[in-house]
Amino acid sequence: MTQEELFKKLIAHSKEYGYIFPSSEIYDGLGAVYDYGQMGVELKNNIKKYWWDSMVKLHQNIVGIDSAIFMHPKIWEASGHVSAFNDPLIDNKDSKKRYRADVLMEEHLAKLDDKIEKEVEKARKRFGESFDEKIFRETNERVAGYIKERDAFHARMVKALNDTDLDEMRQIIVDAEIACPISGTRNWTEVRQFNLMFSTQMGATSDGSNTIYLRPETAQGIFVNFLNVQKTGRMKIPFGIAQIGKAFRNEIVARQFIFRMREFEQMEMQFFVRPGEELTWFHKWKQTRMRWHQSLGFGAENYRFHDHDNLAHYANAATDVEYKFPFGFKEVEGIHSRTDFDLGSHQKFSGKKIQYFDPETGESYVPYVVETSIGVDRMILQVLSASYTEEALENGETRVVMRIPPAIAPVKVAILPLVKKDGLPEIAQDILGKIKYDFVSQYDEKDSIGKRYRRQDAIGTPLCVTIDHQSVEDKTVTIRYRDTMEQKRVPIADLPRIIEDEVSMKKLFKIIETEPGC
RNA sequence: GCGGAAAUAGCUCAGUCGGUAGAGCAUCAGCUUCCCAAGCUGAGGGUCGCGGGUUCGAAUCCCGUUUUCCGCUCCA
Repeated sequence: MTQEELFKKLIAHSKEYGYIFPSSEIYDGLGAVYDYGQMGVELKNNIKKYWWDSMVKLHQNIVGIDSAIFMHPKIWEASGHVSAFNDPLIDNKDSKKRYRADVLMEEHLAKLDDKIEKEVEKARKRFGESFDEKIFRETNERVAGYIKERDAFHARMVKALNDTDLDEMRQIIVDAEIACPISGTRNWTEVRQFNLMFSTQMGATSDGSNTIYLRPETAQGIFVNFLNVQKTGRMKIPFGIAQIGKAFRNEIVARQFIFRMREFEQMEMQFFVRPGEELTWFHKWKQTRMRWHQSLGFGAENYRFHDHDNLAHYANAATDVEYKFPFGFKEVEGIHSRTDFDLGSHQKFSGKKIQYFDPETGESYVPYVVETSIGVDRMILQVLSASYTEEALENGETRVVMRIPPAIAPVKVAILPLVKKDGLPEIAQDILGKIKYDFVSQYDEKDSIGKRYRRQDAIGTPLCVTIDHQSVEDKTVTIRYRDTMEQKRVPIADLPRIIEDEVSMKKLFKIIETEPGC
């Protein structure tokens, strides 16, 4: 089975067993928006709980918040989203390719730099052999000309970008004779702006209302509450604030199932540290977060770091945790050293002093931030694609099993009377009545026992409890394990403990904490 | 956004030359009583993605459109 086939099967399976449905499906769906079904929501809640507990429960110095999706519009100016998420785009009419106008100009700038570099290198070589006054002067002039051309271009480009002057950007591209790398032509459309933030109106009257944005990331809700949490929680640096919540981006290209959605959910933790110590913490969090992913048991070979070479305007170090999805290694989580950009920027824009008095050093400073930011939906896709397996059985049949780690599986246990008579359903209902408070459970008495096992395999239930005739006599049942299909006979009284052992998150927490880190 | 492919029952798919919408699985009810999807009887479920055109007649031919998947860029 190719990876592409696997991915298609996974999407079909997700829908068939109630994990993920296309949004508004009876109205032809809504682009890149998905709903979680009865299984999906359980999985999602479990993943969120696993993350939250790993952060907030396991760390005395991390607390959580839940900030609003609507925020003051100025926040998005301070964060840089108003300018950074307004990509100026231009299309080549011949190749029909779309480019970012700023990227085209920057590439041209790099070419001009290259030209200077090469000329200087050439001159260096030549004068190493013999020196000629006249050639030296000519070369000097030529290089000076190149530099002037480069600087003029640079100044014009920066001004156009700062002013978001779209016509000027196009003119710069035309004047510099920048050609499309594909078609080689200079047949460009107008430069257009695509705002990646969704906007809406706040205020009931049309004239008195203000445009506000749906947050494109949850991080800013943490930054603007830094002082609130630090003061009311008596937090001492280093400390972190965690948050899980929805974010919205009006993506031009949104695809690959739930990998890139317009409405998505993030789990973010902003860790505030002393300036100068941020890279140490960056590396610690890098390791801790990787262990969190690997604790799920999907195989270390399916993960890697992708360190960023081109850093965002706010970062001095950045890496991605990438997982090997059926469509290749792709980012699941970002770990960024954001410096004091965010708090510093909010200090500037709000006019409020956002500083921390460090009792150890006796200094006041704007804390530095190390961020861990993970996409909930991408985690779900990671879990689903890692868990989906088709297994050939001895009798030649194929078994579809979702090998979801028991701690995050949607349904923990299925209670199955072998037959629906002779008092077996009554015993089963009795067991269900006892364990339902602690575990998400299902009861099923329809069809043959083998069929019911396969149904549970397909949704990923780690344990099946089967009540048979012996149960009536000695109060024992068989417990059947999803992954091995093995069965054990156990006393009914032991069930809560056995299930708890199997599905508890404690085992995973211990893996995260086996090595030093955060 | 551009190019390629696809869309028929919950799922997988068939549907010939344009002539009354089909199968298997699944679901539901009943019978059967069995430890890995295999028994019996019956039932429900489809505006053939949507709109338009050609035609006496369209799931089928033509045009448009929507959605999804695959390639090209960015991001959680």
